[in-house]
Amino acid sequence: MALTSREQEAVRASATETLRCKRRSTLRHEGAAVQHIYLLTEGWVASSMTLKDGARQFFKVHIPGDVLGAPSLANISAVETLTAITDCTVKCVPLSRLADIFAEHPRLGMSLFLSANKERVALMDMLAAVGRMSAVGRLARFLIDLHDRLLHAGQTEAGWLPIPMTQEMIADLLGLTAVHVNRMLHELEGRSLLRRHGRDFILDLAGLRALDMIALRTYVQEPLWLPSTQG
Amino acid sequence: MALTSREQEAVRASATETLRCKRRSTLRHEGAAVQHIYLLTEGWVASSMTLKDGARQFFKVHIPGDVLGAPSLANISAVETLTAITDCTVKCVPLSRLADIFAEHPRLGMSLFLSANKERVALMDMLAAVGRMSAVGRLARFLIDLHDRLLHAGQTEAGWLPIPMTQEMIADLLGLTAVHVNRMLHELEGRSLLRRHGRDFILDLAGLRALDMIALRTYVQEPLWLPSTQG
DNA sequence: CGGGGCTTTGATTGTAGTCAAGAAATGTGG
DNA sequence: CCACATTTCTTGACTACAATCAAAGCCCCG
Repeated sequence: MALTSREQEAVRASATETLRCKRRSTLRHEGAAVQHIYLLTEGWVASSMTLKDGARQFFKVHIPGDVLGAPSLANISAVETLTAITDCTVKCVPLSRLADIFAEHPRLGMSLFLSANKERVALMDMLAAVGRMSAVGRLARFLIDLHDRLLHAGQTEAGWLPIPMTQEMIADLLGLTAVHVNRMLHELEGRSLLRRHGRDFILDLAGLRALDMIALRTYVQEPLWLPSTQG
Repeated sequence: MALTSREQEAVRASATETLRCKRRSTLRHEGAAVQHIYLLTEGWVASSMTLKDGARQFFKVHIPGDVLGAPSLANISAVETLTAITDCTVKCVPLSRLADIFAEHPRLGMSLFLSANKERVALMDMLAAVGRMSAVGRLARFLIDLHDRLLHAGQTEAGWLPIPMTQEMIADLLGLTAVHVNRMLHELEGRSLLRRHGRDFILDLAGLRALDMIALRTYVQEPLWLPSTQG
């Protein structure tokens, strides 16, 4: 949803610090104290969790514009680890500023609430995919989803998808093993739904989309029930 | 977090309608227009999604006190189906009231935001369980989680868990088949971690908890960064 | 040009899915 | 309250998708 210039200014002002992170470094480790939420401005970051037996589950590949770290807001210690997939830049917003935002910019508060709920839908879709779709299907879905988000953010061209991730990371995102991800990639290539040049992928969008069993999501631009932008 | 009496009053006042639902009836079907969020006051409700191939994935078993339908707030049409597991009662809050809440009761807005984020953590835990835990582990985790939530809500006694669900529903929640859920239930019984009387379960809490690979979550009661209850 | 991480491939295993049928429980109408 | 119909549960036999184990090749990167 569109923000007023006053609201945009409030967002800018709320960040106290800009952090640069090297590829593969950890921005915040699970278990750490929850002190900020982050706004990703450059590069990619993955959020993940490690189980007691050492297994790892990634939740999302975040791209510029995404808010990071919000899920842990109500927790005593952070639930997710934030790892830089590429070199990246984030703005840190201390929790104390959050209360100000809700008090002084109700529409901004609502927009945070709405975006948290969009992320819930993304997690629900992921859960449905991991719980109920085949390995190829999940992989196809991952490629399409990331591609579409990058395209929407103007970070790539249609059909073109660079993935600076190892196959093991993709496996930990989809609930598979690295070996099986490798086989499914070859499977998609065999069906001509995919061509690879190193870690750059060329996608047959329509073909891959046909493998996705989950409905496309459409979001309201400017919810009717919101007070007008004048507010 | 604790609400002021003024805030509690605002919550009460925002519900326009009270709905009663029969067991197995659908409160809201996915694809329907998004017009309300709901407050569950009595009975159990499950949220789920149906894939294009007809497969079903449940996301959560909701108990009294839970907010329903919020994930779809930013969507044009509802993402999740809400199905009554038992006869139940919900209060409907029309979307127009939401803006008022954020404008007039910033702390209430924040509390909605925090609760959405807690639900994100619950979904992340579910995703990690389905993606990275064995079938027995997932089943044990489900039993413990539901038990603990009911206990916390004063709806059951320690070790005692009534589940008015078919094994097929449990399967659709855990990403398994009904047949395999049945086998895993017998497996747990064989290990004396569980006894059953129809759909009432008696749990060996410690034993089941040991099978859960996901960390216990601890939530802040009254976040320090929130303005005081005076506000 | 050497080495470590990443990818690829093959062989084998195992967990969970599928199919099917009978038993038990639940629900319904008389 | 009983008889019948329909779900739901249970069990067995078989299948298959994905995991595991292992080794070789590739490709950056220093």
